[in-house]
Amino acid sequence: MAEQHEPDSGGTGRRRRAYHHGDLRNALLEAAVRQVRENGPDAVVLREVARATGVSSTAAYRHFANHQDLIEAVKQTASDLMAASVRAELAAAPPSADPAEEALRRVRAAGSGYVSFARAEPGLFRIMFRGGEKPCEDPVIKHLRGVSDEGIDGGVKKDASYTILAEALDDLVVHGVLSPARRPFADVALWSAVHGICTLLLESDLAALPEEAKQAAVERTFDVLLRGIDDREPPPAG
Amino acid sequence: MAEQHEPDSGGTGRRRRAYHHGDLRNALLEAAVRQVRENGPDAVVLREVARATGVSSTAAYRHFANHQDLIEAVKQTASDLMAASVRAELAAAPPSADPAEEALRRVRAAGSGYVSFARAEPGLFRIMFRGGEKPCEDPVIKHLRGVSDEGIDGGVKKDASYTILAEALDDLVVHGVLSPARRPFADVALWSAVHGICTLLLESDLAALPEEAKQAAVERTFDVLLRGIDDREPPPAG
DNA sequence: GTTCCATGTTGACAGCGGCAACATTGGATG
DNA sequence: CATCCAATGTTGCCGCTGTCAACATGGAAC
Repeated sequence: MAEQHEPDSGGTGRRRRAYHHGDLRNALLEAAVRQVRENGPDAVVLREVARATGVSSTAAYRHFANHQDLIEAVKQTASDLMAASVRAELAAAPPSADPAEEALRRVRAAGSGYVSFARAEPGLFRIMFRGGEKPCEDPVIKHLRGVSDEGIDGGVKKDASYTILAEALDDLVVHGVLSPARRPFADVALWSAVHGICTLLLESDLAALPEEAKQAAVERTFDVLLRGIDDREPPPAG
Repeated sequence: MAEQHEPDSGGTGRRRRAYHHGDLRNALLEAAVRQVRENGPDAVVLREVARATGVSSTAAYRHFANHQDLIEAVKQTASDLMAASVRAELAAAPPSADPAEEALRRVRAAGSGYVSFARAEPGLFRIMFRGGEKPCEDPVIKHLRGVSDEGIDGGVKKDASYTILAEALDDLVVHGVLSPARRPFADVALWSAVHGICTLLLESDLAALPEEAKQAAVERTFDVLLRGIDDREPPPAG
């Protein structure tokens, strides 16, 4: 976003921007994110990032404890972007009038936003799941803490996209779609499949499928999940 | 290309540390696998592996093209072990008399073997899904090639654990559990969830759950899946 | 204006993957 | 048996990396 630097090489340093960059942390982070986008998680190289930012190799250590710390920052950025993707998908379609259908719509939309992010930002998606210091920066997964067979919402009410899934599932219980006895771990089951289809689409030979087939695979997965969640009497197959 | 050692030395084979190791490739591979087990995927360091094997740093280049090639070999080993885990779980319980139930049992057993491996060998499981040269070494996923909305079994008949899943699903169709129209991509949906629950168990805060809760989460996931797959009329509840 | 300290730079170190050249050997060949 | 050779293992070196210690700079507080 900020103006670029002028290479002052060549004797009399003309109006060099500043010895003090002013926003170096963000600049480094942006460069790192760009690297991940273009060349994958392993491309986050401190010296390269500093070079791309036009700064000395060790300048990064004034803003990040070490290499891993930079990566954690990238993970956080990825996490935020993913959460935005989920929210965007949520807002993409108008709510349904039927509250049960609306809850189902939200579950599917959350999953769709998750998959969309993974496919649009494979590098950022991958780096989120490389075990580092912190366990995981998945905006959904990282709020699964406190999950137990008592239910999940007791103790967690973060503003991340996980809340969307949890609330949608709770709504499913309220409106009789999901029986209370089957509510526990329903979120885990759902998100396992949503995350898994992302991995398959990115890492397996499924990546070679044509676009329509991929979408069909995703849709089929969602169908199986929603069907497995739905406790109501199945509609007369017509 | 796993190459076994050749007992060429005949009678008095055992001698001092020969200049020629005799089975260096396997020795290096073993050391690498041990490193992954103990310290994770990033711990596969060529020099360290050579050091642990008691050989010079560059000796490995006589058996592996480069670092990545060693990692691919580790992936292959992991893949084999995972396949063995799936087969073991398959054979753990006696087959059911009812063919439909038997097919369902096999689906669940395959998933259970997969999850068991991931939990028993987290390092090996993780390294299998780090994108490298080859797309993926998952014994199941890597045989998903050729998948289309026409079905999956057309063209793939490998002996890996994927066949187990595919055949079980086909049996479900034969015995009226899964309608033919819903057969396509059913394997993708299933394996997405199975793989996803592994990732969550390993990388997310779910890892902190007590053992029983983890098992409950896995079981719940399987239940949702099998329920979502089953097209039969649901039994009269209660 | 002087001082201070957050910020950025320089130089150095060990460790890494990888290449080239050299050393050693066991087995094939005469 | 002697000889050669190709497979195998070693040494030395390169550029690169993450990281540290010491030094330089300059905006802000006094």
